[in-house]
Amino acid sequence: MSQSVERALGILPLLARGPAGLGAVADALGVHKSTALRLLRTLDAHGLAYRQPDGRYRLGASLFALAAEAIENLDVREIAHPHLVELNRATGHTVHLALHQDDEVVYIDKVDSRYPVRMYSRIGKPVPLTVAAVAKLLLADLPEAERRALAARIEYPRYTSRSTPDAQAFLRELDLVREQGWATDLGGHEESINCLGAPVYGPDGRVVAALSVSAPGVVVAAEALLELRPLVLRTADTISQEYSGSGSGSDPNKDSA
Amino acid sequence: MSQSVERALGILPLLARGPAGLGAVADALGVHKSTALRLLRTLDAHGLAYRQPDGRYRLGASLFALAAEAIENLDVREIAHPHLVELNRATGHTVHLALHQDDEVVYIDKVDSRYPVRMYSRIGKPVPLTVAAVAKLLLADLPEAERRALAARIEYPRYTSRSTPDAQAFLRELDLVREQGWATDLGGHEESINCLGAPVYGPDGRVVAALSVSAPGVVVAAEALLELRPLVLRTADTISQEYSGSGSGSDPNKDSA
DNA sequence: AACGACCGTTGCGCATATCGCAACACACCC
DNA sequence: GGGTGTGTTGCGATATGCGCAACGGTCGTT
Repeated sequence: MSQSVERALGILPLLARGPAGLGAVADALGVHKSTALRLLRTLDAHGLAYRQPDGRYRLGASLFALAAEAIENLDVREIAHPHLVELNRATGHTVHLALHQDDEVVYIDKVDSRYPVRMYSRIGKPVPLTVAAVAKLLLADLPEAERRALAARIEYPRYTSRSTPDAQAFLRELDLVREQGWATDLGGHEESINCLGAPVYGPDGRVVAALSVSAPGVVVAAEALLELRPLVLRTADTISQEYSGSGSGSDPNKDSA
Repeated sequence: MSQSVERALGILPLLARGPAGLGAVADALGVHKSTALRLLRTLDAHGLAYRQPDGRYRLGASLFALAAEAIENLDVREIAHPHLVELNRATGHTVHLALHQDDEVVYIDKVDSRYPVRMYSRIGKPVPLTVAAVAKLLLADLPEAERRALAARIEYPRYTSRSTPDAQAFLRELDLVREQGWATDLGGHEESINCLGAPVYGPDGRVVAALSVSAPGVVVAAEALLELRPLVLRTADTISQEYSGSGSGSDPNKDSA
């Protein structure tokens, strides 16, 4: 819509591919060098472009700073909440959202199976690391070294006969979870409770949160819960999309003949 | 220089702080809503801004993509080289630049000493992990879990009587290096060779490379080499600055009246 | 050493892209 | 149902950004 802004933004992908001189930028944009110069100067003044000592331009520091700050201020809960409510509406079950912080996995949102309640009061409640579906999802994404170190460090309480017994089994489970992109807890924490969870990805492709639906076995058999897998995965993917801020934009490459 | 671009870019820091509606953006910019709308639409079309379902705007996906691609394509060697040459000119000693890749630390650039006595090294050659100054710098920046895992995995050859003897000593050394921001190798690899190194940081604050000056003890005593510390650190910092693409830009906040 | 090619920079007049206005459309809350 | 808060559209006036052409510097070349 705005020509000069359009052109200026068109420069960024160019610079992302590597340093480029004024002439190259002007050519690629199909504008006169003086025009390109003005745009680059403006980008430079805002730190989005950086003029190298050799005169060529690169993407500048504030781009990184902006990206970092934006990620910092992204609020998964806010974005996820409506989708959690919808998932709750569709399934009737309790829906959880959890984060990984400091060797713990904590619930940060919950939609109860009866009525929607934001359980802010229970933010920070630690999740059993070795059995909960959300914990498996979040920990499965850690770099291998950290994963192994964590697995060796934590304890393996036998909540039920189905609880993960030891580090070896836990690591195997995490590998499986990472590969298949979803996780379950079938009576591993409380004998009669089954959970099915899926990961939410951030802009950088890392798992930033995990959601799960939980239901008592007396209400739904494990197999019935597992049939919700497509829905749960779709919900998680939708949140990932929105969290990463994708979609929307129309085609940015609109060269005029 | 370019008004509309200027304004459009001014929106980005706003959005980085959190989602904002059209009115808020227009107010902050001091422009009419219709103007803000046009700018936001343009940003959105390029994926730099993202329109949330609730109508508010956030920074969009391509910002993250751009930042990632730019980091990917940054070539430390290209940027560092002139500074390495300058450091060599100023000191007369051999200067190395090294990266960390796949459990190895390798030299990727080298400027030879002007003195007749030269140490043997080669670009692409793996560096002895446990003793080299550059290796200590690069490994000291790893997350603790990976660092411990690596320390436990590698071997500790006794090149000389001053070589790092075992994992425990190595980890202690890495902690020291990380804290002080520079590293040495005083005869740990070859009895008569001393090195002094400093880290190069990327836009995200992580160590992306390390440089060092090396000199045989017969040419310079260890104490004399250490006196180069300010110069070496300054060189590394300069490279970090340039690599991160900072500086340059004039004040981006130029509100009219 | 002088030339030529290349790259970035400047000032300027013209045209057009961009601005702000004012009116519209919609939703939500009293 | 009126009020207030959004975001949206069309339009005319003018500031704004455009391309030109000429300049200045730095190479590398014959």
